Amino acid sequence: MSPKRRAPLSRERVLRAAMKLADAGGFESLSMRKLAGACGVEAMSLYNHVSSKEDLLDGLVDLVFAELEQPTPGEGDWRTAMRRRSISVREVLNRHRWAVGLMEGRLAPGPASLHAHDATMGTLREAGFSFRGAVHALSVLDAYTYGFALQEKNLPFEEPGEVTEVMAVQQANVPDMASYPYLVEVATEMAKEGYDYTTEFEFGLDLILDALERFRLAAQTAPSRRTA
Amino acid sequence: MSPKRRAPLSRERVLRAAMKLADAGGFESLSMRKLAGACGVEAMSLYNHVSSKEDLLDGLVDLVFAELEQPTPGEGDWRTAMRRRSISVREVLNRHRWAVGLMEGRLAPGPASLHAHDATMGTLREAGFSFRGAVHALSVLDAYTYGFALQEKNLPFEEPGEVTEVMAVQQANVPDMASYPYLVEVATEMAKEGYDYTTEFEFGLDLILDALERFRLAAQTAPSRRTA
DNA sequence: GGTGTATGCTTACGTCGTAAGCCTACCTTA
DNA sequence: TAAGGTAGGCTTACGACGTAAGCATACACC
Repeated sequence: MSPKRRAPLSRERVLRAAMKLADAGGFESLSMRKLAGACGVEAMSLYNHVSSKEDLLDGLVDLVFAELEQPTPGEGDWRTAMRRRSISVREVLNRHRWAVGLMEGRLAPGPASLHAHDATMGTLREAGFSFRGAVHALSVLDAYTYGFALQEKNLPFEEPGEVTEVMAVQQANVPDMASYPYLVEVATEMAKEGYDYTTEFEFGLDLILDALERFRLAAQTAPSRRTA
Repeated sequence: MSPKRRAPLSRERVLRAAMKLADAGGFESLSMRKLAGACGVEAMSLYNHVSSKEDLLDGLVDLVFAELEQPTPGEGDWRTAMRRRSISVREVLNRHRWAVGLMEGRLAPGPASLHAHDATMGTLREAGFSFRGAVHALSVLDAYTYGFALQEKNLPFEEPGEVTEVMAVQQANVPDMASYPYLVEVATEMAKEGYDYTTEFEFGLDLILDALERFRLAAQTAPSRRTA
């Protein structure tokens, strides 16, 4: 019958397909069977290229890390480098919302993840942060950035305008809205002016970066006083 | 046969049991069948008290919100009020790690959640933050706090001492560790001094609170300049 | 005592991850 | 070119999962 020879599968192709699937249909639609279907193959065949779903996720997470804009230690000013990095993290996690809960804490970090962390830590160290200071700085920045991405993923609207409708729905479910005066204000103000995630994100980001720069300078001028 | 009459189930009891189950065995062990088992009942009986698993989660999340220490708007100094609140959020999310990804963005917020958000927003407004300023402040603080809890949940160690072992395992999986000099530093320093989550958390929290206070004062003294 | 409703039970469907094992097409080497 | 190994598909099967449908019982109220 000479069936058309299918291009052979590979870990690479499987990961790419998985990424596309998760981006399109969300994390819950990423099942081994559906992924197999998308590859034109049966579920069990995937296990020739991926040892388990956990392994698949490890691979996916590393693909995501590879998309991040990475700083180069010692090059340019740390503040703009870290700013770009955080903005890039948010952008990438917005493209791949399913990844938000998965990025940190994988037990088998891939090369892209390792390089990302090394480059970031390096940027801070070369900027003159002490070791502990760099850990502090990275911790605040990442907690903020991942946390913001987490809320952005969860909140049920995307466009500034949508807030209005969502609020209306929620209010309809809350009979005693009058007992929450400050939430009423939120609802009315949001309806008037909307809510822009990017503005919001960059406000907090700059707030933190400014504070970190102050911290860095303080630690440099008075290095004897243990600054936490 | 006069079987011993079982104390009757109720939504309340179901939720409590679910909470205990999730706390003990993690989110993935919270299945309708296991929960039913813990209640001495069959799976489908739960649906007399809970309309779906989603509804169960809504209830659980509201129980978690109820555990949070809430500020009272207008009472005392906003900085310490918000500080206590954030610390409380982290503590509660540490007790209930399964809740981290679920807290924000529920479509059916319960009364505890509504009150929590109202009280927090109120505290900031009464402290003199403009509406937009309060939204900014809440956004940074919550992103940071939830983000920190997220990382804490994911990172694979709990005690300061454990870092050493985990790092050793990860390094064993990475053949070319030498090409990540800054990660090597992290590994050796962590092994020496450990890593204390609480210290780390409070460093970032105070950094942000200080920055927000500066922001608040600046906005008050020069209210004409639009400050983002 | 009869009736309606609340709350339990059983059964069943379609989904999931993946263990076990088979089959065929290709590559290597003599 | 024949022999044999291997890589990468396939089928089948198991025990979980959430929940729809419908049946049974026991209590509340008239």
